[in-house]
Amino acid sequence: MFKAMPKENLYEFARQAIPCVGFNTRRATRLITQYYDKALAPADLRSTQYSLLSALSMTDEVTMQDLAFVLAMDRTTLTRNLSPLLKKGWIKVSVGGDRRARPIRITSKGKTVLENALPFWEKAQSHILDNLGDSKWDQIMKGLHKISMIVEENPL
Amino acid sequence: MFKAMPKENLYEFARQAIPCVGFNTRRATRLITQYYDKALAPADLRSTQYSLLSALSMTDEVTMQDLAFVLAMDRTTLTRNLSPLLKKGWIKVSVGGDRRARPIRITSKGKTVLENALPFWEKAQSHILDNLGDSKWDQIMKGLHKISMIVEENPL
DNA sequence: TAAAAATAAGTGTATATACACCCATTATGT
DNA sequence: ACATAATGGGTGTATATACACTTATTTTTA
Repeated sequence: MFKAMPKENLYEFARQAIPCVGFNTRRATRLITQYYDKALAPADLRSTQYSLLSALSMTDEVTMQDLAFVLAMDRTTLTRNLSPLLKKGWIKVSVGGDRRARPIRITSKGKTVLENALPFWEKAQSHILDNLGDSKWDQIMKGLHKISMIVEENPL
Repeated sequence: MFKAMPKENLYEFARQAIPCVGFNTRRATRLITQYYDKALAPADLRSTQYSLLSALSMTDEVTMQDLAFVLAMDRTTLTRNLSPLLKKGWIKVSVGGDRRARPIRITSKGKTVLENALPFWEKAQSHILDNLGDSKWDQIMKGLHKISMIVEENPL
């Protein structure tokens, strides 16, 4: 059934056949993440790990909860996602003034890894933006933002 | 650092601070998938499982490879994702004329599950589309499609 | 036709994701 | 002050994701 269909039409087909907003965003995200994963492979980093280091590089210290909130990531997912970074010594987790809290900070080793990864990320990013156009990306981003607001503010 | 920031501004902040296309699409997709997961929970279905059943309901039989291609999902990921559906008897995997191939088909039990899930999916979907507007979604979808084409056709 | 290349799919491993439940610590109400 | 609420995090479990490697089968080629 699908085999005969030209590749260009498959997206249209999938979209018509499976109009689900969730499916279609997941589909695109899979492809995009695979792209960045491949781009970052020479720097020994996965997409998510790059994002985490990138976020941590912009603040001195941040607690699990706060970081999870900014990333719109479940708190427990963040714990798991940070674990490989911790193992590799790219981040440090300590104990806060509130002794329940676990402030996280990037290490100098982590900063070096991030700096080394930057050109690889840059290449992937500009590849996309050069072909898409900044204003188009801005438009998509605003749209995704809007959907995010809707799902966060309209509990079922 | 993040704690004081009002929620509305956090998206903007994250976007400015982490301009990565991959991060931002993943972030939105996490929220959206959580939303559909919650919506589909009463039907005992996850978002991905709903998509898979939905795709399978539109064809008589399809091989792993073909389905993986349509879904833009790694072939091995598909194998893993189908496994809970198989365990529950919602799909059937057989052996094709080409004895390497494994044609998949949805069972009548699977069809029933899908039908029961439909109103829950509908509610989540229309919640989003009613608040977003069909044309806006069309625009976003076209954008994501464009990015998908770019990353598929511009190997690094 | 037999050897080599290509193809369809599964497994081992590692990360990504989130819910339910648990523990430790802090804040609150009386 | 003490019992109770609330809060910050981690673990157990299950699914989602994909790469490297393997196996079985088909196709191609010398």
